Amino acid sequence: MMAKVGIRDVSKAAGVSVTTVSHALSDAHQSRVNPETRRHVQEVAARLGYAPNRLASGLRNQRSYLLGLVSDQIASTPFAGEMILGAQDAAYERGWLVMLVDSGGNPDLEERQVSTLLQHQVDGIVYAKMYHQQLTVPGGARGIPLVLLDAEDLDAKVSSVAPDEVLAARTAVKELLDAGHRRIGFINQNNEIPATSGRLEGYRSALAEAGIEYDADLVTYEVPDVSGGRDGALKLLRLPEPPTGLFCFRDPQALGAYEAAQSLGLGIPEDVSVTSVDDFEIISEGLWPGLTTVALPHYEMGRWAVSRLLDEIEDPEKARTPERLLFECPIVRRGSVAPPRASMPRDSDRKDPSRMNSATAAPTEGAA
Amino acid sequence: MMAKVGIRDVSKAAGVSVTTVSHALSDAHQSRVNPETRRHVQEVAARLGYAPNRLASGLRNQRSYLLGLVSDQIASTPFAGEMILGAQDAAYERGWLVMLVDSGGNPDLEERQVSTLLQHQVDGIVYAKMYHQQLTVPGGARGIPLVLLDAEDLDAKVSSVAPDEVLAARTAVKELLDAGHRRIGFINQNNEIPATSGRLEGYRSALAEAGIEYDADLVTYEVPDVSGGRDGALKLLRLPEPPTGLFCFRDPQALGAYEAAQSLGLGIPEDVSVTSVDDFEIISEGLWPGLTTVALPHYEMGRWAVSRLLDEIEDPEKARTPERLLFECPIVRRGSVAPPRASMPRDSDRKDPSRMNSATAAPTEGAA
DNA sequence: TTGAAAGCGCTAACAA
DNA sequence: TTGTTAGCGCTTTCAA
Repeated sequence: MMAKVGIRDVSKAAGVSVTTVSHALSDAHQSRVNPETRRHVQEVAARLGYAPNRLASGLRNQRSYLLGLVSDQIASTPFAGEMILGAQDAAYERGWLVMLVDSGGNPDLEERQVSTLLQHQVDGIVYAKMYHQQLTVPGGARGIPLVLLDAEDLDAKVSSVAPDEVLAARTAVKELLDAGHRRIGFINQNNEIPATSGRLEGYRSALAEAGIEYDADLVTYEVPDVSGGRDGALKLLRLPEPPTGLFCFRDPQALGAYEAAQSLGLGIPEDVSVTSVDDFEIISEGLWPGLTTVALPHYEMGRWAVSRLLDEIEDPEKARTPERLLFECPIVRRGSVAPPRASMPRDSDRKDPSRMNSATAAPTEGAA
Repeated sequence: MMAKVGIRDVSKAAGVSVTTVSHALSDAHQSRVNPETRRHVQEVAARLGYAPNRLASGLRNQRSYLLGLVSDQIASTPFAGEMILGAQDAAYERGWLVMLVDSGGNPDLEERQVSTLLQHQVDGIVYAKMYHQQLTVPGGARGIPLVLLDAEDLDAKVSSVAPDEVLAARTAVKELLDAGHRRIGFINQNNEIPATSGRLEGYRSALAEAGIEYDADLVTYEVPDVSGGRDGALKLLRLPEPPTGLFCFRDPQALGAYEAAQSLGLGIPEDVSVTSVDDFEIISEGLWPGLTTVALPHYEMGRWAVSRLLDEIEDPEKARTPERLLFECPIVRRGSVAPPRASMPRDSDRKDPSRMNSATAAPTEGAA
């Protein structure tokens, strides 16, 4: 294996000093070098396959072009991949690389990981959480540019990005309202996190806006997985006056709701319409009919977090006015929403066919 | 913000030379320093919050303690998180950090990413693929320690780890055979990758071992997602002499098979048993009944890849004899397998109850 | 047992 | 326009 080629090799081969090589190869200092010399140097560098050692330049510049991504759960949430990818893409496009650590939720480990990142002189840190939460930035990470991902700073000192939970729920519930549903159940989840209260608020405000009174019997709090969805749907659909539409806290619950409806002999969407939040595609596209659900924009949030972080790194002034962004969440329409049976007495079946069409838009089946 | 504390600050505060500080703080050179001095230095260093600059030490040592993880698809596969986490854990435990890049399958971008990693002086590279495949290591990545993850080297020059596809399929099919099924359908997938032929081989060998002749009509090739599972199951279950057990290429197809069975009025597992490969928990645990499926050990593969890589970095001799590992895949039993109806004529229902028990082991419902 | 000093590969202030 | 050189923070050889 050939020895690594350094700047001195290039300078010798090109017959110029290392300074000239450095300047010729730098974007910022090109002007300090004769265009002809520059071309020559670049040519020689390319021929030798020279690439600057970023450890050395980082040491000299006090800039590593490294970012740390600190997470509490990479593996257990299927969305993490999207957030990470968004972060990595945004970083790479601007010349940075991201180093990943995952503490599995262990604060001690996390502290050591942050310290390791700092030893590597990362220029900034993205502090990511597996679900939207409020927190205080841990001490070890202060004093370095930092942005929160899927979290908010209780002290409002650092920038953050998270989904707009209220709006997400409003969107999902409005989809049911627009289809004509008046009696809409909400399978919420039973942990005290911002999403729980936020989505409840969105649910209530959408109803209020449609002039529908809030009925606590239509809201149930279940574990946020398939079995919770099953339990909640069973509970709601067995009510004396069951809802015709179900809004689920997240897609796995919707899967459970499908199973519950089926076990009760109810068809989706003819007998009960379902919307949800996540757009966890393996579920939302896999179900039959496809699930109409509000997508959480994880890739975009990851991108935004890194963009903002780099902005603050390159212009420290920006860090003085942190930005707290709540992302809008787009709805993805598939086949789980139709007008309610009750609102369509037999003799008026044809009165408003347009509504039916819009509510049961064709599923978008991607190529395999 | 306080200025960063360096080794000189410690040396001044402790009243010793930087050499002594360096030795006192190093694991390898402790002996070169008076135990008392050492304790003193360590104390001062801790008090000042000194942590060595790894850019500087890396430059000096020609070792960055950085690993590159090059992947073609982090986001689109929900398992990637597990592989990445396994890699990151193994690296961190041995003092390394991993930098992640994802090319989205774009070879040009990948080449530039690898070059960026090399500029950062990574000590080695894990080259990961989103699904098990055979490949040649790209030129830019040669000459540096490298291990393949979920892939195999056509030139057999570098170490690699991937699931044992044949064994995985054997395990899943044997589960059906052991429950008494003799007519077993295989919903394979329609891309030419090692898993396709490997699992077919496993399917055939399991049948052969049980003395069952291979019947090509029972194997169907479908897109590897929910719709493919639906199509395949429909096709097989509508055969004049339909299978009583279905082996699916992967979990999303199994979900489709569930839907197909349901639409045909067939119950799982009473009318048709299902096994699969993946253990994609949101599906396998979410389905009702839970899916009996063979787990692909992504976390472990990620760990192994990095362990092996570090072994080769620390002892370059090891790289001369690359290891090609095929991981065994454990089966996770849930509720989708029962003895076939046909093999249990009414008057012999009680003849072999133990078998029924083992086949329908209770689902392991984890806490939310 | 301790310290002085060279040097890892690069950038940039300063000099020519 | 180009070159000489100091120094980023650390480790380690060599000398004391």
